[in-house]
Amino acid sequence: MTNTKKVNSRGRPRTFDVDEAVGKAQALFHQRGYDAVSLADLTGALAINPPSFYAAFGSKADLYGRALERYAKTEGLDFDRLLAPERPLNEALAALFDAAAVAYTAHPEATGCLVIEGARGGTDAVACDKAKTLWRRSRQVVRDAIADRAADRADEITDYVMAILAGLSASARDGLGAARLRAIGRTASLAFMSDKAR
Amino acid sequence: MTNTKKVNSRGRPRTFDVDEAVGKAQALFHQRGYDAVSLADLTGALAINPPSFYAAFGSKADLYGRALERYAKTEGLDFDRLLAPERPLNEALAALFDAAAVAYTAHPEATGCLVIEGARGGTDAVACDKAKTLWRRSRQVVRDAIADRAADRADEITDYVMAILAGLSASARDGLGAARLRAIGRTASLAFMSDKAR
DNA sequence: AGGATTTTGTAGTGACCAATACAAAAAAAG
DNA sequence: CTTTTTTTGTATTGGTCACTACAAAATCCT
Repeated sequence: MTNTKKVNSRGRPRTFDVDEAVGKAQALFHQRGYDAVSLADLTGALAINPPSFYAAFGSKADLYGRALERYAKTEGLDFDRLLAPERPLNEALAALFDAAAVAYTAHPEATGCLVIEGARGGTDAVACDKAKTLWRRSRQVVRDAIADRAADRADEITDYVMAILAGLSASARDGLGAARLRAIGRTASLAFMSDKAR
Repeated sequence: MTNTKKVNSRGRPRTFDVDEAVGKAQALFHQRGYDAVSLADLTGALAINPPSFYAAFGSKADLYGRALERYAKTEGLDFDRLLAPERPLNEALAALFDAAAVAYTAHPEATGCLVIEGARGGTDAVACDKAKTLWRRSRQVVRDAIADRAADRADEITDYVMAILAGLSASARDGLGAARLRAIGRTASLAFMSDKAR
């Protein structure tokens, strides 16, 4: 109903841009992982003090959640496009693996998938759950797209596809470049080429 | 030359078995990951006090290194057997993936590969390096075995194999059981079945 | 101008972290 | 029995963690 963007708000104005700050936090979390980014790192990067941080974001885990959502929107794989219904399954999955290979190496010092790596958990259980939720949501989208073309083996193929994506993300973190990652993706999609994977 | 096992040593005797303690630490690290296991967790599980811990193991990271080596010896994949030279490549890789699927789900609450998950790093860089070293060593063993049968594409195939192993470990951590992991492994080995992966 | 509201900077909070100082205790060696 | 050596338990150490109490500052509304 009312304007969601804060305009003409009372009180002392913010000295930093919140959305921009979420972007910086996203980059930091992607580079080092949730645990390795301290609050001092964040407030330092944003050039603000802890009270401003907590007034704006609530907690470190909450900011992580916003960074995850921003990542999914801006850098995450576009499953709907890659797995569009008119595409044959083998072609769609090959395109998905190739897009992942490119996306996971797009930033040289922030490789891999923020969601996949975040879902693997560390010290903070609630932060890990936020990533796991997004990962499960991605899985569901993939499964739905596969079910249209191979309803009987949808779960089995989905398991395989998500494992390949996780393997690509891990390999990207290992230092493999886009070319080698794309080769992995091509090999992985061979399973669906000739014989329909029995 | 001299006896490596401490026998008839002077001084007050230890009240705990060091090798056994490494095993308990290995289990803890495997369940929760390096960062999530505190020194208090370790000393609590071993029923010893911090000074005994440091006298025996040097540091948390050093104990982690010993736990990694123990894991590689006792629970790690037997690459030499699985990739034995007389086996055809496709059969060897299928066996490797299947063995990984079983190994990574062998302990219900310590899933995945300790080395792979540890190499993905967290807060402690030196601990991460210890895991990365073992992971690279495994990669070299795999590459050598592949090079015997497909010298030209050894690097490419090795990239793929290590990515599959990482994907299997991640999927195991995701909660997938042995059966679903084995299905992933079977699909992954299809790439080498009919057409020699062009 | 004056009151209401919100963010700011300063300066901490207790909790937990890995790692130790120190002296008593327990064994072998002389 | 005394000395030497090693491990033990008690009690901390300094450092870092995520998070806040508090009051001054900066804006809008009346």
